[in-house]
Order: sequence, then C-alpha cells, then structure tokens
Amino acid sequence: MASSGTESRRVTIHDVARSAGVSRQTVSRALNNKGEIHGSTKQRVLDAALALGYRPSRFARGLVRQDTISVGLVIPDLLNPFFTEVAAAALEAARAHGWHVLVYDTADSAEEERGTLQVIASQVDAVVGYFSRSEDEIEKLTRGLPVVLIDRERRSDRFSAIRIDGEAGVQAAITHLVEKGHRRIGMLDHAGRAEPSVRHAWFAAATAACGLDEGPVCRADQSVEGGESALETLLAEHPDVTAVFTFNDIIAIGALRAARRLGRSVPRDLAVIGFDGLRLGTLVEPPLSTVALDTRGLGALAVEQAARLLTGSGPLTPDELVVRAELRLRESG
Amino acid sequence: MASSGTESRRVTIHDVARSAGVSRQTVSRALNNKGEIHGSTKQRVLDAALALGYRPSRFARGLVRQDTISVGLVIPDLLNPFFTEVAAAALEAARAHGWHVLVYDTADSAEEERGTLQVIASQVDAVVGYFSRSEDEIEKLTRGLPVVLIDRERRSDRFSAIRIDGEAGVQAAITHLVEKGHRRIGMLDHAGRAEPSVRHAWFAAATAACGLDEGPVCRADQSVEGGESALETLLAEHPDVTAVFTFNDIIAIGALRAARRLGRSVPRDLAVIGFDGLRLGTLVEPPLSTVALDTRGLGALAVEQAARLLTGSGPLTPDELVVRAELRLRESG
DNA sequence: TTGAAAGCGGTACCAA
DNA sequence: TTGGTACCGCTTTCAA
Repeated sequence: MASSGTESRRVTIHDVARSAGVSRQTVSRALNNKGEIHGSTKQRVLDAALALGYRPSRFARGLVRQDTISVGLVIPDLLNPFFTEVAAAALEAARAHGWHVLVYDTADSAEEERGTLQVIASQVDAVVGYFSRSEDEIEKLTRGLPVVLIDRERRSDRFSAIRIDGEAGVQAAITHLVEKGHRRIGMLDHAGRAEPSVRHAWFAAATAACGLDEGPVCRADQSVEGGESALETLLAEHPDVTAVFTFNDIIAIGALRAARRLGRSVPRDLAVIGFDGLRLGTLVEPPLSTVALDTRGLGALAVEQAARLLTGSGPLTPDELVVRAELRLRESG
Repeated sequence: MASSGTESRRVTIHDVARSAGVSRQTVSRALNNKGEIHGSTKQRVLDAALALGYRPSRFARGLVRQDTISVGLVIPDLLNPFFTEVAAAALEAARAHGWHVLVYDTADSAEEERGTLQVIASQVDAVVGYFSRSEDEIEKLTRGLPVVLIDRERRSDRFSAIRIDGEAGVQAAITHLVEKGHRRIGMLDHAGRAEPSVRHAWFAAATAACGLDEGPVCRADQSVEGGESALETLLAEHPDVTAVFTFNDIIAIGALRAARRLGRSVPRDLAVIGFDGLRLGTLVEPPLSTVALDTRGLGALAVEQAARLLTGSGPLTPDELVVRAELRLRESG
C-alpha cells in the first residue's frame, strides 16, 4: 500500500486551469508574469498552481520557445585536477553564453564513453570534451551534432579539435635543464595508449635538438601513485638520470614523492618538470616547475567554437584552435 | 555575405519525410530502429536525414516520452577540491540512476546563485547542492521542485537537507591534541558568514569538554592564501598557540605553508588538523591530519534522496540524511 | 509495410 | 482582460 498511493499523473497546465476556473492561456499568463491579466485572477491561478504542485514541463516549454541551449561536457575523470580546471573554465564560458552544461564523467572507460555518447545526442545541442574512441564511432553516435574534441589530433575534418601545442614549451624546459648542466634526462610518459604520447615526441625532439642522447622513458599511470612507481622503476634502471620531464603534473607530483622517499633531494639530486600548470603544483614541496597550459583559455576556446558551430557563424580554423604551453619555472627544476 | 548564407531554419522530421517521399512516422520508425519498415525505405530515409543534417528535437522527443530525468547540481566553486569530490560523487550516483546532471558553479556569489536558481527550474526535475540564500528565496525560485540542500541546517521542512555531523570527529581531534600535550589550541574558522560556523561550535564544545580555556579564533578565506594569512595573524596575536584546528583542509594547507614560512616545524612546533578529508591532504608535506568526511557517501546520499523525492517513494528522514566525520590521523597533528 | 490522426504540455496570435 | 485556435516536433495508436 505504501507506494501505490502516490501513483499521480503529472499535473499539467490544464489541471491548473480547470481548478482555477480559467483557460490555459490565462494560467500561462499568470505564471509568466505577463501583463494583461487581472490581479485577482492571477492570484487565484497562482494559488491553484501551488495547491496542485504544478510545474511546467521543460520539454513543452522548450518546444515552443526554442531558446535554451545545452552543451554536453565529457570528461574522463573529474577528480583529475587538470580536467577539473578545464571543466570549471568550460562552465564559466558556457554561463557567459547563458548555456546549460550537462557534465559526464566517463571514468576513463571506453565503455562508459560509448554509453555517454549514446544518450548525450538526445539531450544537448553540442558536445565538447575528451574522447578516446575513433572519429568514426563518435560520428556515428553523435549523428551530426557539433562536436569539439579537446587535445586530439584531427584525422579528418568532420570535427573541430583543439590542439595543444607544447612543442616550444617542452623545448624551453629541456633547454633549461641542459643549461643547468643536466645531460641525462628521462621521461615519465603516460601509460594510457598503445603508442607513445605526442608529448613524448616533443620531448624526444627537444633532447635531440640539444644534442643529447635519447633519454630513457618509463610509462606511468595518470595518478600520483603511477608517478611514484614509474620514477622508482626509471631510477632503478637508469641511476644516472638527473632530471625527468613528465607527461603531466599529477605524475610529476608522484615523482616528487618518490624522489623524497628515495632520498633524492629535488632539485639538487633530481630535477623534475611537469606538464599542465596545475594550481596544485604550487602547493607541493618543492613547488613544481611545469610546462603550463592556459586551462581557462582551453575551456573558453572549446565553448567558443561550439558556439560558432551552433550559430553557423564562421567557425574558428584549425590554426586558431590551438592552445600553447609555456615553461613556468618554480623550484623543482 | 559571410554570415547571411547560413540563415537556415531547423530541419524537422517533416523535411526529411518530404525529401525521402514518405510520411513522418516512417521517418520516425527508420530513425528509432523500430521494425515494421522496409529495408530500402529505411535506407532512403536515413540517407535523406543525413543529407539534410537532421537531428530530432530533444524537446519534442522528451515531450512525448517523458522518461529522461535531469538533476541540477549547484556548487559554489568547482575548483575547491572538496566540491570537486562531492560533484564527482554526485555524478557517479546520478549515472547509476541513468540521470543527466546539469552542473552550475555559482562562483561563491549570491547573485550568481540567484540567477542559477532562476533558470534551473525550467531545466531539471530536481535540484541538489549548496545554497547560501534563505529557504524562502529558494522556495520562491524553485517553485515546488524537489530540492536537496547539502550541509545546511534545516529551518523548515520544506526541503530535504543533508546534515554533516562532525561533532564526534572534532571531539576526537581535540582529545587527541590534548593527549599529545597541547593546552592552547586555536581555530581558523571560515570568513564567509556573519556568525561563527557550526564547526566552530563543535570546536568550542570539544575544547570545553577537555577542560581547556576557549581557544583563540581567526577568520580565514576559504583558500590556501586565506589559511596562510589567518595563521600568521593568529600566531602573531597568540604566540602561545601550539595547535590549530581549521574549518577545512584548504585552510589547513595554507596554515601548513605559513607555518613553514614562519619557521615553525609541523607537527613539532605546531600541530594542524583540518576538516574534510581531501585526497589533496595526502600530497602535502607533512600529510595532513583531518576530520574526514565521506564525500562519496555525501554525493550518493544527496542523489538518493532526490530520487526518492522524485518517485514519491518514502523519502529518507532527517535522521538518515546525515554524514558523519571521523578523525583521520596522518602526520601534521 | 505504410500513413492519417491524435496527442504530449506549453505559448502566441488572434478575436471576443 | 480573457478565451479559442493553431502550432512547436515528435511518437503512438489504429486503420488502410
């Protein structure tokens, strides 16, 4: 009996109209604060609506005045501070447009990503975010929705993609390390994909440009723990390494911790430079040097492109869809 | 000329139908993979839809099959790691229900909060989150929407509220400090509201229970910098303080930094215990002792209550809507 | 297998 | 100031 009593149908504008003894449009007027309605009538309608617990259907309303825009923001892991920053920036940019943002955390899982992509198409006007699946699949699942990919190499021009250009920043980082006297520089790359990351390519190019031998590379999970164990492995196999560049700041922070545990003083015995420019990097000891990205700019750019795609006003070109990274020296390297 | 060419009206199911030479319901069938349709017809429709760039209106669709549920998650500052954790937990819980989540960051501003509340009602089926405005105002703006308030004392029973009970945890923290020999324990409260926080009340009760004099209190902004300057002020005015309890972990981390700068070794010269139990606390040096909250449980509980409110299946009672905090000793105190 | 018609719950435009 | 009517874009029911 407990759950059967609440078997109530939705309260519609019609119910309110009947209850107040007026027509539907009068109810509409009362609720939307239009003029052209008698004060007492309005009050009566409002009372009826309240008594009935009436709430207008967002679908019906959206159908007739198609003004609200919603975008889907897809993030692999909201707890990763980098994505948190991007998400916050995107939220802010969307708010400036008056848009609503539906956030989906795919938990770094291709399966969740698929599920998200599947349901998202019917809920939003555009999609922005990080994806691991192929463009073909994304295309199939989003069916013509404007999509803005972040930090991905564009294989076709079906989608917009925000490219992260860290080449110069990484070069500056390596040059800096070399000037400090480092000759054996390793890298902690991320372990997500099969191939080495683009950041690794920048690293390799930079060391080569400095005339160094190719440094040793170790794969790390994208977590503090991942960074810790990766650094341990790297140093165990290559004790001569005096500096490391990491795929991102999270991994770098792990490296910092591992270094301390191993009794290596940073930056004296080991220099560490990360990538991303997280605020978090200023809180650790020593503060983390990093190749910093403008995460706010990134989020804003992604939303801006979505806006242009949506309005059909000349979208940004690939040349403009770039966020550059620059070396930010603190104390770790 | 550039922008005028794209003045296109929305492509509707009707356009597709005409283009494919079929009726609208046939288009619907083709797109929704219903049976009862000839293979070739289906293909023709699909082709036409693709060519026209057709995408079904989510409003029209939602109107007829009212199955998707969306909740609004309102957060004061997504970049504050505590709220990030709560948001991530809520997202996860919502996903388990198959719900969509619209996230709003009110930037700690009562004005933004008002704006959010205003637009949110027409977009979601329920609201969950942090609010600073009075229940009257929230009520007025949400008009009957189910609302779950987090970390707020309930003044009426118009809303559900998740209460955070840190009394025992704080008592344990203070007891621990006293056992360590501390006699003069200060607090860094937050500076947001006019009155002292509930956490301060717990602190005061705990020190009193331990037979201590009332410790000095200093207000701090909810940021690392806020914690830094607050600790400096506190120690300048009360140099005899040997331990501090803080409103939250962020402030505590600021205190840690300030202590280092002041040459006070933690925990030897100054013990610090925070509140929240952020993961971040494990990354700082020394790792932060804290009165920890189960943030995942918090997010899940909030969403669970929203679900019950929505389905009308017996909502959780105030007694059940509580998240308790417990002392988690690491190294800072 | 296909199409016609009737809504879903609102709002806008008109006439009363 | 009010109500009638049409219609937003889609899906469902029922008949052809």
